Amino acid sequence: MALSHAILAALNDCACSGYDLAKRFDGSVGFFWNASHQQIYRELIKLEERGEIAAQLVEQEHRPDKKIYSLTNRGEATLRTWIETPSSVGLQKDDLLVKIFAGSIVTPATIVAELKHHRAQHVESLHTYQAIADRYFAARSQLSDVGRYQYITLRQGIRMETEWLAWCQEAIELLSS
Amino acid sequence: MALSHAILAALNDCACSGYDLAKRFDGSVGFFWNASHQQIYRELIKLEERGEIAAQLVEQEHRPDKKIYSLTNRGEATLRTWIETPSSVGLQKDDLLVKIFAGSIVTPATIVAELKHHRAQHVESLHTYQAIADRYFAARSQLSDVGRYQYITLRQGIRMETEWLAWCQEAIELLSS
DNA sequence: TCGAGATATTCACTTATTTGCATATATCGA
DNA sequence: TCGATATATGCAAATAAGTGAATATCTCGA
Repeated sequence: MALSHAILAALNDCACSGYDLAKRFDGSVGFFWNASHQQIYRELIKLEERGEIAAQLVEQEHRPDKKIYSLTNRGEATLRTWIETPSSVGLQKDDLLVKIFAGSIVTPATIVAELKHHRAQHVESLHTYQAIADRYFAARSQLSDVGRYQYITLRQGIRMETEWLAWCQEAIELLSS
Repeated sequence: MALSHAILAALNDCACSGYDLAKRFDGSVGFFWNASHQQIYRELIKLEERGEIAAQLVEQEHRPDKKIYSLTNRGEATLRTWIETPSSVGLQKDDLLVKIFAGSIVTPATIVAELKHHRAQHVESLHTYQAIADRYFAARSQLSDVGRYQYITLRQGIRMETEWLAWCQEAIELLSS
């Protein structure tokens, strides 16, 4: 019951088709939840069956028809109830940390290389986040209600990527000495 | 194919029974991978069938017999190969961020309460990590090879929890103004 | 005009995860 | 002695998630 909530949250922000959702799960929403288009379409069917979302068929010329999904009252209530139910911190699962935990069975160079590889990925993510911050959230004092919440999630991304980067650095130095 | 690797990593660190593994997945190893005992037992059966781990039956009095699992040469090779294969940064899935993303459909007080709830959890995790650091890694200059890797994973936990805390604080302040 | 890529959706198969149940024995405190 | 907790392992069912393949049309550049 987790992908469904992410979809409800995304559709609450903006009604769209499964195809559009898949794209959004590759960008903004995807920064904290991800799913393939197949998963999304399957979940949309279930949500519609449960009456939490409703589809409006939009006929298009020169293009396949599409279904624009939006939240029903029930869907909104479900989303609200879920948000109001306290949740515990999600237990993380991280490949890299498992690898490092067992790092002593390979050469230190292997681990250092993997850390550098990850560091590069975090540098890239950080740039992406900072570009969004500069572009859409430069005028922080005049954020809309919705914008403020999105800015908070963006700040989380920036903070975490910065910290991952610093940790990679620290780990590389510790293994190089 | 991820739980199996976490189990191989844990057994490489120290051979033990399924029951012990379940406990360790609730502590040290569990800080970056978690699984229920049912999942662990099922995975152990598969790993044994594949010849990556071997069980030694230990008969006990006053207590059910147990099977102590340890890595075979093949299991070690699998673990080594997996570690040597570069992986990409795990896409995160975080309930709290989805909730905040859709935060505008509930009252700000609801979100602030949830943030405080999470902040408390991160404070607790940080204390746990710092207690381990103080107790087992106080003498950092004389860390063993294995200890050094475990210390690096611990540092990640401390850094991330500290950052989560700071972010919760920032978010609460942003929503309170 | 040929292929690449975007638009738009879906089926089928395979894993992974969760939840509830079941079975033993032992210790320890109330 | 009753219940809780710890030791120790497992099955079955249900739900969720992930992967690969397929279909169809349109646009745009080389």
